[in-house]
Amino acid sequence: MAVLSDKREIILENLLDLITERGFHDTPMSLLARKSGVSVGIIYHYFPSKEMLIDALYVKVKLILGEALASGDIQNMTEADAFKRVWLNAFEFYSNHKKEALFLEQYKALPDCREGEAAEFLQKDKNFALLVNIFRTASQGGVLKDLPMDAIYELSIGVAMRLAIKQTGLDEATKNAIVESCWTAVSL
Amino acid sequence: MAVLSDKREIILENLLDLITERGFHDTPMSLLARKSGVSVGIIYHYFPSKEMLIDALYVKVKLILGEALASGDIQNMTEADAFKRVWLNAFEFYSNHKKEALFLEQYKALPDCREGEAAEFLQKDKNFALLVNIFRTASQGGVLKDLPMDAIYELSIGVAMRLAIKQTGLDEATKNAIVESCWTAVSL
DNA sequence: GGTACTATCGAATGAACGTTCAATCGAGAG
DNA sequence: CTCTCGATTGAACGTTCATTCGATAGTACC
Repeated sequence: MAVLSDKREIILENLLDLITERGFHDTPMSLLARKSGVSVGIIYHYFPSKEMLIDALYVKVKLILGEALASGDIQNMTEADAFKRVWLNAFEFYSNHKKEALFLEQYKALPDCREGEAAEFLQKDKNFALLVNIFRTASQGGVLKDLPMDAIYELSIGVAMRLAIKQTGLDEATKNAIVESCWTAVSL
Repeated sequence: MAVLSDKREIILENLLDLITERGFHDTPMSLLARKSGVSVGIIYHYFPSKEMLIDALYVKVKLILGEALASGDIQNMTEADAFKRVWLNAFEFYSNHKKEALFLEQYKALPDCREGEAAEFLQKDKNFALLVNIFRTASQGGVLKDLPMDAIYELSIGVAMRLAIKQTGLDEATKNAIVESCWTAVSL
């Protein structure tokens, strides 16, 4: 019984490898099959199309990302501490999951980005609900500057993500200095 | 004589349209030719391959970007003013050149990103040299926090770019509030 | 008017790809 | 043992695409 979902997982793992190494369009199904040690047919047994296959990977990655971001007891912290905690969670996650980060970037750069449809699954995810909630209450509670949510995001999690992708081995002191800078930027 | 480079330009313009609407891989040479009102052959007359064609567009976009960023008399401003000016230049450029911005994002997301080779042209560009210089002297002059250049970039131009791509119609007050936030984040 | 060179065309080529499907396998039920 | 059904295979199919090339027309120089 484990075998069944095993293959699904193996396929998704190899897809992540291939896509980050070669990109969507240089990752033919035949190669994915070979690398995964399965036949082409079996991929179509588990996923209806290449498009859906990629969407499945997107949802999977987004879910583990949500879990990572919301880790720690952020509900019972001050806004400042929760902010910094989430920032560091993001930085650490992306640092240790460069492939996932690159995949997410590539996916979002897709012109026919099916983010909307795939995102429906994510709306129901409790971690994302939690994060959205925290940011919203902090914003309404007079702790954050009165800026658009996009701006707040780009000045916080966005920066964490992009630095994590680029940087390799940032020492603790520098990392903390950057978190503080981000907090300075968004807080009153 | 103008006709010759005209066609080159027409092809590049249509390429930008198509790529931002449909993506690299959904932009066949045949379609580009039809939309440009030329034959497929002529594209290969002006560009050796699709890859080089896209690189040519990249260089072209990067050059006008550099020009836009460095506009204004930023050499004779205080560091704070120069910073804010460049930030606003970036925001405005990307706001008015969404296609160019999207193309740049897609290009950088390319796994086999030939940024390195294409970038050789850009190293010689005076505008980029100027910008790099300004940031460096500001950093060494004790005006900016002692953070990695990547971090400074992501907290400034990076934020401007991403917000410009997403946002539509940010009022002046909000825009200025965001510049100030960025400056707060990176300055001592 | 001959020669050389550039611009232009678009049908033809050949490779690569996503997807299909008829066939095989193997486990579990009756 | 037989029947069923999901898992699995990979050759075959039809399409799409980047690229090539032989031909034609225009232009400039001698």
